[in-house]
Formats: sequence, C-alpha cells, structure tokens
Amino acid sequence: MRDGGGLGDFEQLVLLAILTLKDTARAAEIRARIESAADRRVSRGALYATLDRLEAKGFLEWKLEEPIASRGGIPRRRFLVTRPGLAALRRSWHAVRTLARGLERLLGQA
Amino acid sequence: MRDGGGLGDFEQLVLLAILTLKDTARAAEIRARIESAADRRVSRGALYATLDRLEAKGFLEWKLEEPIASRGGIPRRRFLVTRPGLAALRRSWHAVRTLARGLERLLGQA
DNA sequence: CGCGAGGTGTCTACTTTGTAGACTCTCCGG
DNA sequence: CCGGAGAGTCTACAAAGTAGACACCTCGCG
Repeated sequence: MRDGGGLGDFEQLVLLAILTLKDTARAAEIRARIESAADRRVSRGALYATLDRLEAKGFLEWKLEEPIASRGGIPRRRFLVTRPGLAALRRSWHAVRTLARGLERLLGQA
Repeated sequence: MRDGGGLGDFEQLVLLAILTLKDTARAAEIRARIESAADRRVSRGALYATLDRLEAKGFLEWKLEEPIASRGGIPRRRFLVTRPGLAALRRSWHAVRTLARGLERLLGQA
C-alpha cells in the first residue's frame, strides 16, 4: 500500500509530535503531546507499534539516552525524524494544504 | 477503531475535495482533484470504497443528478459533506494544526 | 441491428495501519 | 523479599487503503 512514501493519519501525528518535541522526544512525551493536541486517548501499544513501523520505513530513528536518569536507571529511547521522514511528512502536509485552500474559514483555522 | 469520530488520511482528502468542488463533486472530479493535489494515483476502487465508508458513518450523503447529461444519459451521484462530516474534518484538521504549530517553516507551507 | 467505446458504479481479495490490553523486565523503597 | 512504577514487547483483531476485474448503460456507427 502507499508504495512506501505515504503516511497514515496517526503516523503523521507521531512524526509531528517528535519534531515539535525536538530533543525531548521520548515515548511518554510523544504520547502526552498527541493526547493533548488531538484530545483523544492513545494507548501505549498503539504508539509503539506505530513507532516501530515508522522506523522500519526509515522515517525515524532513535538512540538510547544515558541511563543516568534518577528514577529507575532504565535507559529510554529518544526519537528523531530522518530526512526521508521529513520528506514524507512534507508531502502529506502539502496535499492537505492544497486541498484545504480556500476552506480556512470553514475549517476554523483561526 | 477510532470510536467513530476519527478519519483516516484518505478519508480526509476525500472530504476536503468534496468541499472544494462544492456542487460539482462527482466521483470522477473528486478523484482528479485528489490526484492533482496529492500528486499520486487514486484507483477508482479505492475511492468508491472510501465514499461508501464515509456514507456509512454519516459523514457524507449524495443524490442523483438529472440524467439529462448529454454524454451517456447515466445519472451520476453528487456528493455532499454532512454536518457530522464537517465536524469530524475540523477535529482532524485541528489536531494537525496544533501539532504543526511552529513547524511551518520546516514543512514549507509557503 | 449488433457491437465496441466510454463513462459510472460494484465486488473481491488482500495489505497496511490503528488499537487495546496483557505481559515482561528492571530498579527502587520498604 | 515483595510490591510499585516506568519502559518497552507481544498478541490478536478491527478498520482503512488499494488495485483490478466485472457489470451495465447509452451512444455512435457500419
């Protein structure tokens, strides 16, 4: 499906969340960010599955943080959007922007 | 999935296309609009399946046009986005806009 | 008339995405 | 030792996306 360049709707939200969080993009933060922005519940399973799929497509990568963390020395993963990931996001964004042109008032973008 | 209020990415494009086409939203036009805006191929099967799903969810409705059409007197369906459909689209739009805030330059919205 | 062309909608079959919730592992405090 | 908290994994299924073949109608034409 989607030959490889397409993104599902949740995938888009995840990539956007990572970008806005910059270097603090950890699973928990990503999840909280999406939940507040989209005002809906996001299960951890759904998030990790999506992160895995995006990684498999080469749209994001991650590295472990220093396990120096005070609470529970468990190293957490920090996510980053790759070049291809950003490109894919741009394409999706562009398509929506193009189609929504002229409908701003109707959609209430204010 | 998505309790009923959510929209998939392609569903969003279809609703947007119908809105921009106003009263000329017929299957063929919708398809052409999406193909040019998203710059990708859209099979007729994919489009009709999505239109059916959106109708089942109550997000759009249609009525037959006068079969007066010159070429092939086949009555075509004209699609309309319903109130609930517009509301759902607004929610999706809002979520993306919120998450994308501050990333406009990066995404190249110019 | 009978037939192919062109346009509309239907159906089948399958892949990819989205999602929840239970489960595991580790470290911590008591 | 045990229970709690946090991070990530696994299972199993529902929903959305997609292509391409199929069916039907009307027109134009030999």
